[in-house]
Amino acid sequence: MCAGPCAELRPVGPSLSEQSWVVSDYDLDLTLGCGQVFRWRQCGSLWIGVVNGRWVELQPGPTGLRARTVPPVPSWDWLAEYLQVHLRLETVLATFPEDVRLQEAVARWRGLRLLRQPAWECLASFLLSSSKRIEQIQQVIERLCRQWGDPISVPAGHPPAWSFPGPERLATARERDLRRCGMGFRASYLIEAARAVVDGSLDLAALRRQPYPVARAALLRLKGVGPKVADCVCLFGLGFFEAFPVDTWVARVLREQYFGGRPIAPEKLAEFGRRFFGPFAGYAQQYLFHDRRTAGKAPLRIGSPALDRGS
DNA sequence: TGCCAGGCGCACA
DNA sequence: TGTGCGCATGGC
Repeated sequence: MCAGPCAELRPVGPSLSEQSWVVSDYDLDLTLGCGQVFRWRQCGSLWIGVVNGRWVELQPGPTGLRARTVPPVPSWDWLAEYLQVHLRLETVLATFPEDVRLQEAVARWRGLRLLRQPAWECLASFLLSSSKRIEQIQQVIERLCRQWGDPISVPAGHPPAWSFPGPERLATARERDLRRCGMGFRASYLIEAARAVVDGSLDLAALRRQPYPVARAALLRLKGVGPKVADCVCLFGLGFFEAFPVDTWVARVLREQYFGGRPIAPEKLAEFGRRFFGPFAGYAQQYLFHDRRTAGKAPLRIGSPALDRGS
């Protein structure tokens, strides 16, 4: 939520470019607030963030989504891709197994979508995420962008905003300077990853065209990238829907619900997740993650299509 | 003050 | 191959 009075931040309409998409089963609040992405701020019914170095305002509507940004905007493909507006959620849900635990989570949080984040931003963000709370990750990334990103155009009356710093910028940064953002021991990981991208030993764009195990293995070669971070990048940044990140919350729910509380190793849980939940296991993971993390905060939506399918 | 967080690397058994 | 600990930081 934004800190200031939202009414004062409303942009001057005619100066902004606007685009709408008709899309169903899309809950913007859930999608931007579920912990898969760290740079969006809610301001009433609006969400304000930065995508591909552009200031963006999003608003949910009765038939879909509306977006506004600072012109010129030759094409909106970049934002459509980011928001994944072309994906029918029903197609995803139809692949899920008849599993009570998952169907309950879907019923509670239907409309939660996965974004397709810029790969470098996704990798850098999740490198900084280890052993931190989501709120702390947001703070660190905000400081990182303020200090190392470039100022971008924002509408009149809005606070300044910065792009996410590219690998070229961070590859030459000093560790002690990065640590001032509050990232601690993760600073060296970030610098090494940036250097790998810059020197070409890690080609993130090429990884999109590789099979999931190949892309995952390439990410695992980076210092500071373990199975969980690699799967987050595969899922949120590279578009591998079969990736199944196992963090503390997902491990907890899997052990509780599927293994009788036994201490199964995270890698075994990831294998189970990919096999049991199918080609969109990553989507299932995000529903289980959000459901477990917000346990007890939302009632089941009685009559939800997910439950009506019978499970 | 202690615990824990969208983990990971490393030493050791 | 599995286990335990240290690593920075900040909120509760």
